[in-house]
Amino acid sequence: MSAPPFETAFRVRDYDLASTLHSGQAFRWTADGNGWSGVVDGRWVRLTQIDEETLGAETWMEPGDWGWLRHYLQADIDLRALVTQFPSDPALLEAVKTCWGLRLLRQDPWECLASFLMSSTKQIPQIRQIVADLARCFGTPVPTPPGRPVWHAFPSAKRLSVLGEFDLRTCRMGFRARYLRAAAVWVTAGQLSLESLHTMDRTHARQALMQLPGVGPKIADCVLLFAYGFAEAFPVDVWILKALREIYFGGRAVSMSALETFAAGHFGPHGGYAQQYLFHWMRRRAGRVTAGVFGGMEEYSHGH
DNA sequence: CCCCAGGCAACTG
DNA sequence: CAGTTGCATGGG
Repeated sequence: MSAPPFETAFRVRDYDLASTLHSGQAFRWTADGNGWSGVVDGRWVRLTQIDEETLGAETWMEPGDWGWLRHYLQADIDLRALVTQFPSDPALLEAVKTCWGLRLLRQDPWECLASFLMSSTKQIPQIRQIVADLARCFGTPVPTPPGRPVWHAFPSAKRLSVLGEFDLRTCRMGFRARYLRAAAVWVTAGQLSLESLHTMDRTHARQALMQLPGVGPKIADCVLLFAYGFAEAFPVDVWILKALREIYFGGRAVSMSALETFAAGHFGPHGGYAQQYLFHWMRRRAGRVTAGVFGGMEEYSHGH
């Protein structure tokens, strides 16, 4: 068996790594030189965008065939084919052009659920801070190259289930501690089987998640989209609410049920991708994030 | 001091 | 039912 460092390269098309890793779907990626460090599948990983057609990856543990990382990155998704299934909609096309290369990741269900339980009335930098504290305090250390900061795996449900709310609150999550503890206990006890959601349809999987205290429609949809790959899931948060109201309802107040009906009918089978583009576009316009490698200058043209 | 944050649950009318 | 309010904590 070979020794670290382990490195590989992924051939990609239309993949903007920076936008993807900072789009508010995953919370642990940290700028590291010309790349980003994080933990995937219990391994420390550093990712770089070598050029528009190549992503670089290095780790310090035996990586096998790298399938775990390819799966996480969803690098085989044909983005150009996917967006041709979007509705012919000026605002959406503008978002797609501006944020071209933005992707959906495929995250671990437990980490995704726990992270989004931390998200209610928190800004993304604060969610990142809570998740980082959780990993540092309760996660298992993972091998990293000498001279680098120590990285920890995200703590398992079993590990968190034995903690009290007081312990969890040391990570500054406030009232969310009760929700996180309940989720950890339920998942550990098998009262909610995260594995079984893979075999359910979206409606039933959503119902199962919403049994958990602290999981409403928005957080459930985030988990369905970011961890289980339900492509139609369309999380409606404050940014998307504002976007849909401005773009499609002339700024008028709209009920949540009306929005859900509209979104399901308008955005089609890849509503989740449409949502991610609208979300990122709104945040970029508000100056919360900056443009990625394609800089919004791509020659993207729509198929209609 | 104010207000708000990738929401949700509990409480009103 | 729909609409409002409290919630921990941090930052502008």
